[in-house]
Amino acid sequence: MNDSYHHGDLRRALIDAAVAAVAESGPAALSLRAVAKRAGVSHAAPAHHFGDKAGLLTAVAAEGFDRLADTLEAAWDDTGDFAAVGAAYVRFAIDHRPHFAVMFRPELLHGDDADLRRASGRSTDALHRGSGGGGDGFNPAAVAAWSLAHGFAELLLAGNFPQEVKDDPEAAFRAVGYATGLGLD
Amino acid sequence: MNDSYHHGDLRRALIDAAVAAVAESGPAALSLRAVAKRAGVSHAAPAHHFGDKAGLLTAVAAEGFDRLADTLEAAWDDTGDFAAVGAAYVRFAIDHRPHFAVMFRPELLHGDDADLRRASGRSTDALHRGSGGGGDGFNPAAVAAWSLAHGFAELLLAGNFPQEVKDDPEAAFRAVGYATGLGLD
DNA sequence: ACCCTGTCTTGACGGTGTCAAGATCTGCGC
DNA sequence: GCGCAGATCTTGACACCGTCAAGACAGGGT
Repeated sequence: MNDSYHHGDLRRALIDAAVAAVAESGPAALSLRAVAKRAGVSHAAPAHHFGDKAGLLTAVAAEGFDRLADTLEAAWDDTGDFAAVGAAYVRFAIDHRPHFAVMFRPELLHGDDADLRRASGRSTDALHRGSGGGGDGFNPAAVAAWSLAHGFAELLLAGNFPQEVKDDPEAAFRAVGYATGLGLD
Repeated sequence: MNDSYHHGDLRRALIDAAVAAVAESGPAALSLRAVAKRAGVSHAAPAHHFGDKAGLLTAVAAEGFDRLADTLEAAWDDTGDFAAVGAAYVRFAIDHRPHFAVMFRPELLHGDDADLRRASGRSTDALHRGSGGGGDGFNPAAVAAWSLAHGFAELLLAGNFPQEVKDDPEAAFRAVGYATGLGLD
């Protein structure tokens, strides 16, 4: 039911157009009509697939959480320590900036969307994988690693760090990790 | 030059109205016309004081950075360790949510505004006060503390933490601090 | 008295999200 | 083949929005 539209795959094309638009000028300046024009369809076409603007951004966020979960799981498989997973988190934020710019902004999304909850849950589970139980309880070490990586990524992308950090964010994040005890267990 | 308008102090009233509006529905949904109506003036009055929408949000952000700097300086004076300053940072984000929701979103602000830069610099300096030199170089411990507190606050406000954390954020943040080595120097 | 500057209003313009209605295509039973 | 039902997309309209230009208005210095 999801593919072979008149357009080919308009849903996919609209998500890609939205990602490109967010990459250029952020989620606040995103216009459904501009996205539609970018995809070569009429101004009301997006509403049919996503309901409203928040619906489109929700689809972008869900895609982002799925890719983030993939990234984190791969980091666990490859290395298996918090520091490497944190570095993968930071790299994801840099490499998928438009997705990241939308994923943690609930006021722009439909928080009850099933696909968003599923994908977000995958990410949370992947983050807690190194700390015993599932992602539902409060695990200080996991929350610490998540907060550290997330805060570093947000502050980096917002431009709050000195040039030395911007030049090599991964090395800086490694140094930040050493400044805490997170790499040591 | 800044007080005794026809209105009394319209600039202040508009900032307060903007903060209230952001508190209700976030910065993305903020409307200059709604802010003007809230303050009881015509729809174009805000433009005269702030230029445009980003100008109004810039004033809100600058006020936020000033208050944050005050908060952090008080925390240094009272206690003098990174953990307490981090806790003060988290409390600030909770207590001044509308300000915080705007302060780290450069795409909504005029990044070159003089007052914003001054206030933001005060906050950065206050954050680095416990780590030797000024706020311009890369100090891993300071960046770690900032990232941890900022990430914790963002994830908390975005609703990404379990209920146990939401119920008592400060206790949770203390536990997160213990999970790292940040409280130990 | 008079103008000048700062403050605010009025009116207009193009752009935006959303809704209702209609057009067009696709697959499927017959 | 054929026609119909439903999914897909377009068209047109509406209220709202940010921004700009022009004017109204007050107060102070000359």
